[in-house]
Amino acid sequence: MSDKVVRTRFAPSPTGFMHVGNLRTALYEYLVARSLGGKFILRIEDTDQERKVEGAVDIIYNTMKQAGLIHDEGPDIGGDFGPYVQSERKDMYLPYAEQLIREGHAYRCFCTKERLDGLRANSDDPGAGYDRHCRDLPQEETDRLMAEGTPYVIRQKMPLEGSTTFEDAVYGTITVDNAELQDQILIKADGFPTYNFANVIDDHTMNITHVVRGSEYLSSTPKYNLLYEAFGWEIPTYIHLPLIMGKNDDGTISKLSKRHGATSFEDLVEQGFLPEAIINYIALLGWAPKDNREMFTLSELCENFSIDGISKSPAVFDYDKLEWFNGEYIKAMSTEQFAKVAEPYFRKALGDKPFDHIKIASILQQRTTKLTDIPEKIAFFAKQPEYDKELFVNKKSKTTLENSPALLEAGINALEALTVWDHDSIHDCLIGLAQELGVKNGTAMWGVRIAASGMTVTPGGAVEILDILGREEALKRLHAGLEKLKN
RNA sequence: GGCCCGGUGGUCAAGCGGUUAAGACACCGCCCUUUCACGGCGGUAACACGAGUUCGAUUCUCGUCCGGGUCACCA
Repeated sequence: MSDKVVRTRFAPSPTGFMHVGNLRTALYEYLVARSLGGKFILRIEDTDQERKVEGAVDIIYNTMKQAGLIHDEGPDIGGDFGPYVQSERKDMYLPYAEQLIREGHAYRCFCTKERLDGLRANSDDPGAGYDRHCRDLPQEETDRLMAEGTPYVIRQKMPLEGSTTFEDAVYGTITVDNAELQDQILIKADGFPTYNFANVIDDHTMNITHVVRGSEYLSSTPKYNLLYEAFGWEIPTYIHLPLIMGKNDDGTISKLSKRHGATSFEDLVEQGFLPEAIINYIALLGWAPKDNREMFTLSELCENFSIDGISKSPAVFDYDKLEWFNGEYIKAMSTEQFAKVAEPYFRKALGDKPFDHIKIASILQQRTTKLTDIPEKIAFFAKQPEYDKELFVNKKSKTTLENSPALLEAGINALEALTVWDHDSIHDCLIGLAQELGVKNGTAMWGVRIAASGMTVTPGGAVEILDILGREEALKRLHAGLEKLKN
């Protein structure tokens, strides 16, 4: 096995969105392949015809692309092991199932869905399953039913006794009693293979060496292995991943799902998170490097990833930490880059108003953790909100309703005398004013910033805001503020 | 319910027989500062429980408890 090229695959079903759990699985599959110099394959598992969703495959492509998880083979780019869409491979599964029947590892089952439902309904055992009714049908009976055209499925014939053991790269040795194993369906009545069966056939025929998937498959892995053994195929290396959990409102924890908020990649991006930050964060949900490092680009992850760093216990998805990562990525950008990704949000708040986006970006960048927070922070540039004159009162800056009018008026006079309206001259002007008046910078600036913005908390200080607003609008607002104070 | 897996601060997570049990997020405080942030410094906070093995257990074994997963003609 060591001489074989490592091949992993991401095998999503087209459901219409990319759950972060799936994305994390895809990421680890990618990392296992890349860190071992192998290939990463994309395969679409659309065997459930009833659940087909239009356009869902495109969402998968887009997400993978945005996340930077580039596959080496797949439906869109081909490869030596195609087709890469299961519905297009439909015809190859049945012969394998029939081979299993011939060799005594599978059988045809003619039971109706109703009969099966009744079986479950009439049992008080939640774990009750199929009663193996057709497992030992006489050949003549089978022949007769087939001749009559009775619909049937093909089931795997599980050993009734003994146990099956396998090795998992993260969970170690796992043993399950064969008696626990159901005679699972391999081929459905519609002729399509079940997920479990198609998986084994595809993984083998595509030479997949490492099967990476969520730990919810841990207890069904013996079924897979029994199939591999029946065919005489080499069993792949299993790498089961700990689940990603979500915190419920009542404080309990359960598998991450819609009720926990944004749980798909698209949702997260829409909420203002950067793909790079999402990837960095989820890489650390269930894996840790040898050192303390937390910041990783995708290629750095490839260099540092190792299977033995994968943990066994479930991890709770923490939006706070994701937000921190997002802020770090935003801060690491150049101002121009930030202005670019923030542009849609700038437009949302400012419309076509001719503000200098680069200047706005520069005061916003250090205090932005989520892109979606931007509009509300800068909306005041386009339209000043109504505000109460109480905002002029600030203890720390030593401003009161009594001293503010004079302070603001002095500021207006000084500013109006300015011949050049830019950051430095405004700055020097106001600092000079504070010195002249013998007050702290904060005392001189507070009222100016309030009047210019109408808010106590703003991105940037009085100087930056005045500069961005422009002379005319800025002075207009300051005068209006002064009027407000006098009334 | 049967079976499988897991259990270090609120969260992520180092540790892999002997440590003052790292670090990050969050939270709190201080500093910086024209607001808020950013940044800097500091702080609160953890080995689920009980046996056993051992000179010595967070680390190994067993039991208990708790949590999760799984038992489909879904993937």
